[in-house]
Amino acid sequence: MNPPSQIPENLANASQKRFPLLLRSAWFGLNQSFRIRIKPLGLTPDQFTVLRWLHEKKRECIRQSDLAQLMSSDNNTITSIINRMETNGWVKRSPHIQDQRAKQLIIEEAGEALYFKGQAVAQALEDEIMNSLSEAERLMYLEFMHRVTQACLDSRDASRRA
Amino acid sequence: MNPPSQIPENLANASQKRFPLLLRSAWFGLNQSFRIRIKPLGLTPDQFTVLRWLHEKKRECIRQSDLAQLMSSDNNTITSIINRMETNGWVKRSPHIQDQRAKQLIIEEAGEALYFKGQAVAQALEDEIMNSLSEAERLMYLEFMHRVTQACLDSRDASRRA
DNA sequence: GAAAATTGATACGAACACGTATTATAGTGT
DNA sequence: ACACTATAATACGTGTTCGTATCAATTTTC
Repeated sequence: MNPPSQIPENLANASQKRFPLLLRSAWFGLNQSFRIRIKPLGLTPDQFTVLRWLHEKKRECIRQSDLAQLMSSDNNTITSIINRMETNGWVKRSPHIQDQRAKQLIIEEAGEALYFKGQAVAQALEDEIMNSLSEAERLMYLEFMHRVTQACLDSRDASRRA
Repeated sequence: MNPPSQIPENLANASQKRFPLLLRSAWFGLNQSFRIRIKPLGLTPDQFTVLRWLHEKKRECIRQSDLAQLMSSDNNTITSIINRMETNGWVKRSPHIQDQRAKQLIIEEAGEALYFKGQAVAQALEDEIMNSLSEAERLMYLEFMHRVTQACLDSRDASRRA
């Protein structure tokens, strides 16, 4: 007769090595950890991700739909995130030159300053997690993870078309 | 001069092998694919996950907080998911015997029937994704993923305590 | 055994995910 | 020029995530 309450075996049971469960827990764990750590900056994980892309693609013309693609998200979600971030003065919308339907996204000075602070936290967290693998293991893991990720995105695209 | 609009290189650029980006895309891709496929059942991915755990732990006494632990979630989220699922007649709350604060969760007949239908879809999707790795690679990948996932959860717990 | 600290669940609000519908603009073919 | 189709962004509604506050019940501490 098992004690009804104690479930410390979060991952230490039969369903331990099932990919969907591992993926879910890894993502929630990472996201929650990051959320807690950047909270003092007034940023959410998704807002940080927006800043990251707008910083890295600063030389290119990024429309909202481009950002949706980069973030594996969609136009609806981007619209509402950008609304809040524009209110905060971190990014701005500007008319697209060739396409009058589109809006080009530009990171503001305040946004960029925030990004650098968040990036330090993000890098430390990434290093901390990747430390659970040796150098050789890490290389293999990232290669496998890359293929699996591509399979997940391909599956999504196929499901959409079906 | 790059064309401003075309970004088909979703993962085919410099940030291709960064763990947080891969993890985010993998999770979103898998979740979106699964969402589309089980939509005809009237289920969301999270609701399916609830059904899965309540089915697998049917012999044990599962409280809402136990479910929150199993799903790497929290009590607030579980409360609102269970509210909807109880309305639908898929699960029910019943008083806990030893602890009068707690509520035991029980999967209903209708919920179990739904679970079996969803499980077939989930298994097919999992197999499809895992096919991107050979047998040997899959074993290594799952082992690495398991360690990385534990690191993510440990990091979250440490961040909470700090 | 009583005060203090903890835990299980809930209410409420903000942020995010996503589906459907709508509007405006682009591109296509004729 | 014309209709047809596709795309970019938005509005709106539902479901999920998570923080803070609250209440009741339990456990710990003295």
